[in-house]
Amino acid sequence: MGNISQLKLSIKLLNSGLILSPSENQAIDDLPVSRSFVVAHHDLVQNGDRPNRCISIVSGLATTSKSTRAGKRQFAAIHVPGDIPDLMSLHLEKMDCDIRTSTDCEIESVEHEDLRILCARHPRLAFALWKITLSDAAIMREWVINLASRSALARLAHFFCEMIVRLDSAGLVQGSSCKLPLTQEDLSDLIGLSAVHINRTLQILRSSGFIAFNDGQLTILNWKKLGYLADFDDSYLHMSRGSHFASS
Amino acid sequence: MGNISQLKLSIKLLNSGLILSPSENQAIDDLPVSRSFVVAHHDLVQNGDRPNRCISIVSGLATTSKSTRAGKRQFAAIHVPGDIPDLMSLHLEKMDCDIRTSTDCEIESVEHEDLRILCARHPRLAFALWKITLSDAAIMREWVINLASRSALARLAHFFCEMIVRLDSAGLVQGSSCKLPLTQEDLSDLIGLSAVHINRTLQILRSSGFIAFNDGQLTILNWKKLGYLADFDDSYLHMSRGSHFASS
DNA sequence: CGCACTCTTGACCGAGATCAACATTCGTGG
DNA sequence: CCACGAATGTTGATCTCGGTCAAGAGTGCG
Repeated sequence: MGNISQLKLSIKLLNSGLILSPSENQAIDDLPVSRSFVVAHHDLVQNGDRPNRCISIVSGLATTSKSTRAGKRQFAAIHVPGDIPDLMSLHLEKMDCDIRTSTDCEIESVEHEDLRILCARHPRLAFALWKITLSDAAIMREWVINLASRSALARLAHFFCEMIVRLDSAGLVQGSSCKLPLTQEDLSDLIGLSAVHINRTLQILRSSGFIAFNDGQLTILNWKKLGYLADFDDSYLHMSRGSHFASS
Repeated sequence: MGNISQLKLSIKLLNSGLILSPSENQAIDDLPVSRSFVVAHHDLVQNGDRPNRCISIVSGLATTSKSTRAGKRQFAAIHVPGDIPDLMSLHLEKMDCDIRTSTDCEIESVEHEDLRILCARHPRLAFALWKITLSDAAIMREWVINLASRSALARLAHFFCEMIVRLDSAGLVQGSSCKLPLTQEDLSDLIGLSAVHINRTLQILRSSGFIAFNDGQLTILNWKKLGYLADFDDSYLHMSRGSHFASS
C-alpha cells in the first residue's frame, strides 16, 4: 500500500533527473500521505485559501484557473498524473488561483509541515521540489508565448504536442495514443478560444491527418507535421530522458 | 561598496516577508557579487545557455522572451530592479528563454555554486529564493489569464497596474508616477498587441484621464478606475506590505 | 420518451491586425 | 547650420481571424 501511494511522487522526482539515495528513498516512503477520490469539476483548492497540505495527482486531470470579475473562468494550466498542482502553497501563504478536477481524480496529499521537514533533512529533495515548481513555470512561460503569438490552429496543435509528451513522461501513452477525456468546451477554456472555433480547428487537424481525437482519446497521426505546425520544441519541458516524442 | 552591492538582493528577500537573522545577513553580505553595466537591447542570457551564474537587476528593465520559428520575438515577462530574472537557471540546466535588457541596465551576478552553498547553510534563505521563483510564476499565471480573456484595453490597463505596484515595491515610485522607459513598440511585444493598436488603446487610457504616459514616464491619474477597468487584484503579487497602490 | 450534454454547421459581426502615409523628434555628419 | 535618416508616435483604410448567436444532429441516461 505504502509503496503504491508514494509511487507518483517518486516518479516525479526521478523524472527531474535525480537518483535517490537509500535514505532519501526512505524519507519519501515515510512521508505520511493520505489518499482520496474527487469527482470531476470539483475544487481541490480555492483562490484565497491558506492550505496546509499539498496535493499530488495520482490519476485524472486537474486545472489551475482564475475567475475574472465577470465570473468567466479562465484556465492557466492543466495537470497530469504525477504533478503537484499546488506546490506553490508551500511558500505562498495565500492561494491566488483555483485548482479543480477536470475529470474524476485520485489524489494524495501531504502536510506542508511534513514536506518542510523533508526539505530540511534532505536538501537534494528540496531542490528537486523547487525544480518542479520551476518546470511548471517554464510550461506557463511557453503558454504565454502560445497565447500571445500563435494562431488558433498552432495553439491547439501545441497543446496536443505538450499533452502527449507530458502524458508520455507519466507513462500514460500507448504507442502514439493516450486518454485525454476533455470536451471541446474544456479545450476552449484551456486554449482561450470559443468552443465553436475549437470545433472547427479540430476538424482541420483531423482532416489534415495530424491527429485523431474522439471519445476522450487522443492519437497522434503525424508527429512531425503536427510539431512543425505548432512550432513545438520540447526543451521547455526539461525532460531528462528522451522519448518517442522527443523533438529531434 | 559591499553594502551597496548586496542592497537589491536583500531588499528582495525582505520583501518576501522574511526577517533576516544576523548570520543570514552576514551570509548575504559575504556573497561574492560582481557588478556590470549592459546597454539596452542586449542579451543577458540566451535560450540554450547553461549559465553558471544568476543575475539580479540593480537598475533598468529587462525582459524574458522566446523567439518563434518565424523569428518573431514574444515577451513572457518583464523584470524590474530587485528581480532575479534567471533564478530558474539554478536548477534547470538549460535556459528555455532569452533574457535581455530593455533599457540600459546595471546588473550584479552571483555564481550558482555560491548560491547553492548559501542555500545549504541557510535553509530559510533557500526557501526565500524558492518563494521568489513562485512569486514570478504567479505573475506569469496572471498574465496567462490576461492574454486569454481580457480585451486590449483591460490588458494594457492591467499591465500599468502591475508595473506601478511592482515598481512601488522596489521603491521606484514617487507619488503616483514612475519612470517606465518603454516605447509603444516595446509595449506591443509585451502585451501581445500590434504597435498601432497599442497607440490607439493608450489614447483611450489617456483621454479617459486614467494615466499619463509620455517620455518614458508613467503617471496614474485615477487608480481606482484603472484598476476596475483592468479587473486588477494585486493578491497574485504576494506583497507582504501594503502600499499606496494596495487593491483595497 | 424526453431531457441534457456534446458536437456540428451556417450566418453575421467585431476587435484587433496589417498596410501605408505622414508628423515629430533627435542624433550625426557634411 | 542645415540636411539627412532613423526612431517613434499618429491617423486612416481595409482585411481577417475568431467570437457570437442560433439551429440542428447525435448520443446517452433517468
